[in-house]
Amino acid sequence: MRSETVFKLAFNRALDMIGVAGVRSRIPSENALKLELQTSRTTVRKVLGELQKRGLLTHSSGGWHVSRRPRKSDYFPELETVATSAQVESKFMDWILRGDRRAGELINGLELARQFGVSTNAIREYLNRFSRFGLIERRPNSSWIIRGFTREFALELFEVREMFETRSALTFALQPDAAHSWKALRRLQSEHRALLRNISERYHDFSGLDERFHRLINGASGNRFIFDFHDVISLIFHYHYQWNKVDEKQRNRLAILEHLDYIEALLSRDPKRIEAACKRHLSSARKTLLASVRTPGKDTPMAEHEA
Amino acid sequence: MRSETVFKLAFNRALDMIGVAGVRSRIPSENALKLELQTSRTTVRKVLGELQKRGLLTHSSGGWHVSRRPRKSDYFPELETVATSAQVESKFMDWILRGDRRAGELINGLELARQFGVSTNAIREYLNRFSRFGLIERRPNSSWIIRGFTREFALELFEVREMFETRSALTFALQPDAAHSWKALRRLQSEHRALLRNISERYHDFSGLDERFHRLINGASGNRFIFDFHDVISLIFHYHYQWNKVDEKQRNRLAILEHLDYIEALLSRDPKRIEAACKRHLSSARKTLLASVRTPGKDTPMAEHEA
DNA sequence: TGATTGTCTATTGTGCATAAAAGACGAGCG
DNA sequence: CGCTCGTCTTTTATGCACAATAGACAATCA
Repeated sequence: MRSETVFKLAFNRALDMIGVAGVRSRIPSENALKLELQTSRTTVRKVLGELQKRGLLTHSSGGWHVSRRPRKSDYFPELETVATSAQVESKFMDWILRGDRRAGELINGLELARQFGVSTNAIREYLNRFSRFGLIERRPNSSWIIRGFTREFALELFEVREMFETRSALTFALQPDAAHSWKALRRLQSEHRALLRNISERYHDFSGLDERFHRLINGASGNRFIFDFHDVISLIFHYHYQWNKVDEKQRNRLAILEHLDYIEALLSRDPKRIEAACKRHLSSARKTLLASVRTPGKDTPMAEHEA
Repeated sequence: MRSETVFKLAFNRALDMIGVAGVRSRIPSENALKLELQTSRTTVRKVLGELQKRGLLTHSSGGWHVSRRPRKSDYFPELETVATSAQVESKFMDWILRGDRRAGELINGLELARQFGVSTNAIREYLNRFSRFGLIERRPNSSWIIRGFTREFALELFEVREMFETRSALTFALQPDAAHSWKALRRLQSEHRALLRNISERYHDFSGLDERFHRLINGASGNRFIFDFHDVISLIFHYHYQWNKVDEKQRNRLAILEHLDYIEALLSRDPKRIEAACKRHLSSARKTLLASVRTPGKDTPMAEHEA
């Protein structure tokens, strides 16, 4: 049976809202709340009910009103606000990227389910969706097999990344002046500059900026396959850098400089310059990722693809 | 509960084997059979048991022996030899490609389950795996949405296909003389020639050849993402051409000629020639696919990808 | 008439149960 | 010993149940 994660998340968001609005303020309509809390009206009503029960809201003729400030203790723990399926992701990424898994190793779904404290279904579904990331492979009627986060994986990932992003960047430059993305790019440019000024304290913030920057560029391709591939990059970077803190400040500083150069190239709309800046940045990013691949071990060879 | 599809498939294969071997011949060991029938020993034993029960085999001191010829009626119907999950695929492809589905339409999993006569789980799992093909998109806690087999889809598919295959083809040519793939390529070349000679009767055989040819080339990239992407192409072509018979003979003849040209370019190892032949063939393939996209309707716009 | 809410129905997410299939272990044989 | 096979255990595939959530419709109100 499903746990009330959607409800709890919406409830927490409602608490935030109430806190901002302050005591005695009026609560908008259910339909408005539905949009604000990004959920269905059914859940909104459940939230309102619970808020009333806990004395946060009162229902008078004029509608709902805030009757007291939310306390820290009113909030549901964050863990309870994420669906089981989503919890599996971080556990699994930890398991596969940090667990020193070797290429060729088999994945025991039942064992994982026990270890993660979820049902086998959850594991099954996750593995299915995860397979597109190229780190595991399915053997029908049998277990999954690990292909491994190896040097080969990183190289293959970047081979495609470079093809896709170069093309996207060139397409980006062809957009009309009026395109929304130019504004977004300029905004990113100043955010990069701001970050660079405070690099010593804020260097952790780079990863978020990095993600938004590359997503913006890849989005310009207008190609769903290119855009979807960015998820692979994102996921890998998100988890990998979360654990690899070596030289982080230095690395990020360099990356910001490369980004700024890249952004200027884009703004110049000069294809040659763009391609050069893009390639330079990506090859430096590849180097970083490669440096943190634990074992330069051999990948399992792909099955023979012959006619 | 799981149906006995694996067993039934193995059983049918065993019947084939027995038919070829003939009455009174000896049956190999369980381990040998396991490899031959591509299944586990558990299933092999179940098959042997059933064969004995039906009087096809007898167990004497010397091992198993064939005691009578298999009859047509001994075989399990083919439908019962494919797992439910696999049955979903063809039904779903039929539904989405031929059912005149419009971009933006919602997918009702329950309804599909009823229509296909499978459980909702089967649908769920299939949709999950199918999502990587870019024809549908997930809305969490809600239904899936159809992005549509549109003109845009075909164009995006081919944009990536061209990038990937051009690169693979160039890599192919760099392989050492001794590489296995050169032999495979030559074999494909003569198969193409043979098919061309009998094009009037055998033009249906082209699709299989086409698949093997492109898979060989993409395999040379040594890149799992490129190789996996070929599955998308394969699936689309497999189902799409299965239903689009207009001008089939003429189309296939042309494609064979292009392939032969392409193959010669590869054998010449001249990068310029290869790239040209590859591009020529792919753009003609794109034209064919585009011609058969029903409505040149608008795709649902991608969500704004901004920073 | 258009927004708001009460009520009811339909659909999705998730655990569980169970048979099918895979795989492990060891005894026996050549 | 290395192969074969009997037996037992583990794991995967798949349907079902049921609460959570979404969505539809109608009544009510401004």
